[in-house]
Amino acid sequence: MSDESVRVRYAPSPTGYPHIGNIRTALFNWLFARHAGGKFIVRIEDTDQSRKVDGALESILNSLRWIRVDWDEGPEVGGDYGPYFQSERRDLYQKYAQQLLEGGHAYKCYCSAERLDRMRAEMAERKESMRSYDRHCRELNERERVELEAGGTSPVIRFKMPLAGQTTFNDLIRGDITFDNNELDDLVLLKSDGYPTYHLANIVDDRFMKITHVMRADEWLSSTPRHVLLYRAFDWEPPLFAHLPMILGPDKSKLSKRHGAASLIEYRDMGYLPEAMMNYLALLGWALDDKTEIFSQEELIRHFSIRRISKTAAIFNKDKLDWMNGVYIRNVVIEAPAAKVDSEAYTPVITTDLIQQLMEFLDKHLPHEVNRPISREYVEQIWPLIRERITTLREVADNFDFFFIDELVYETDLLLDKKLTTDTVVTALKAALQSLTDLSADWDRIGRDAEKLAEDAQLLEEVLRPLAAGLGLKAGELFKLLRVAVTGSTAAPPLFQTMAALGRVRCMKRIRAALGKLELV
RNA sequence: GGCGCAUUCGUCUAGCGGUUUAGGACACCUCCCUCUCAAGGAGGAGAUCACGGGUUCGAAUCCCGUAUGCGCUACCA
Repeated sequence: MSDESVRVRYAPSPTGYPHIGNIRTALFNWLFARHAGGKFIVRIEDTDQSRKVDGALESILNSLRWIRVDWDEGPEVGGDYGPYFQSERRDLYQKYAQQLLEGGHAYKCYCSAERLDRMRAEMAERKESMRSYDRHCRELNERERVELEAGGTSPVIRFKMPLAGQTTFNDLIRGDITFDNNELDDLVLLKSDGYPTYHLANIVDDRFMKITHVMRADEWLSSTPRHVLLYRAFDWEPPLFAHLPMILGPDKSKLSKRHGAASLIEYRDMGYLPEAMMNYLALLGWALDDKTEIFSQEELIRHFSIRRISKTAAIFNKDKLDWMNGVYIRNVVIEAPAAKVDSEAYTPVITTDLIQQLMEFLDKHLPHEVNRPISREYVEQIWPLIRERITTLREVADNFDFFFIDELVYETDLLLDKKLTTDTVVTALKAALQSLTDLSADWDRIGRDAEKLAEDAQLLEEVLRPLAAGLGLKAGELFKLLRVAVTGSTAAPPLFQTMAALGRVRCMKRIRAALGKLELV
């Protein structure tokens, strides 16, 4: 299905860091556009001067860039339908507000905030069905208007909502939806500071940016009849609507800071991969079938369709994200083999430099005493040992620091075992130390490649496994001692490969350190 | 309060009138593999399809009510 005329937009307002729900909306729009071969536009809705937040624009753009959602028109790239900041299109909105005024579809309202507050308070007290505005200024006569105008208050322009009838529109996800017009109030189109409200601006912009499909969060559903009526007042054909299910926190409420990480960028900083994030987000409210979970970006684009978007709000499930990130980390194919593109096997594909990303985390989170720059060659060597044991890149610096630091810090108790006497432990470690000393000097050669590393590991096993028997220990018992001595932990990658990667000098030094600790017992 | 939308395992979901003893995934449990931890493999437990009425030979699937949840109800988006 290719339709180059498709034009969709992501229209965030720069009021803070975009959270997962915002970016999921952007993603769905983007997937839809890319699938259709249409255009994806980013438009900044900065019409509320008081809510503007410094740095928000950059964080929106950075979030999109991070998960690799690119835009055809918008900030930084421009386009034929700009400007793409609503604050730069005020003349347009004023012109069309004026047109509505002249056509009898809108009116000026001089009510003060105080009067509005009072009115609402009274309504609430009388338990009347809440209406946001009592239409006080809708039927002013000429004399009253002149008087108010002379009073110097700058008016807002309100839409003259039809008082009767119904408005029905079709939602691509939910079907036909009908509202009674008398439920709709005379919303403000143009604020007294000359800026438009969302309602006016989004209609005018979607019209002039030739937007064909409006895909936005569910919370906009109730505003849609007002928008449809506005289109009608202008005598414009409305675009197609699709209201996306919301993403909720674990307590089923709207996602916010209270739920821990809410902004997308925080996930980048925690060590999630953008490819995994896109994959996970795509599955929040959309599914291809009853089994496929792992999709490359290309596969997502190829299969995405509005028809398969679900109606119900989804709860963000970090456990599943963790799992998926792990799948990407350990199964990643750095470059998609050409032959696989059309195959039915869904394979995680990462187009970015994973090791480079890891290097950045290590540089940032490893203790200061670790020398910089960290060797990429070394990281590539140990990568196979850690990739199966992490769910995020950030964890490497925390759980595998023994690959990098000099002095291991751990409780001496870890070396002791209920079944073994301290003497036995000391004897075993000394014997192991001797074995390593006796080992061929080849071990520890500089510039070891993966093959050499495997050889070293095998060599170590050939020496150390028989040693256990000689000491009257089970292999596992000896290995545990060495593991603690060499990594400072009872849980680590396979012993011999770890020792091979660490190198003879460090291993022997650490075993001596362990013996030193035991002497103090 | 009013209006709107939604309601399948704890969570994400498949299902679009009979192929369903409701399928998959995450998480959980057991076993296998194993030098630990993971990963992987094999199993298991887990959903009276919110509830109540219809329609139909037959309903998770269609209709109506109720309940619950969420959203909107600003000179915010």
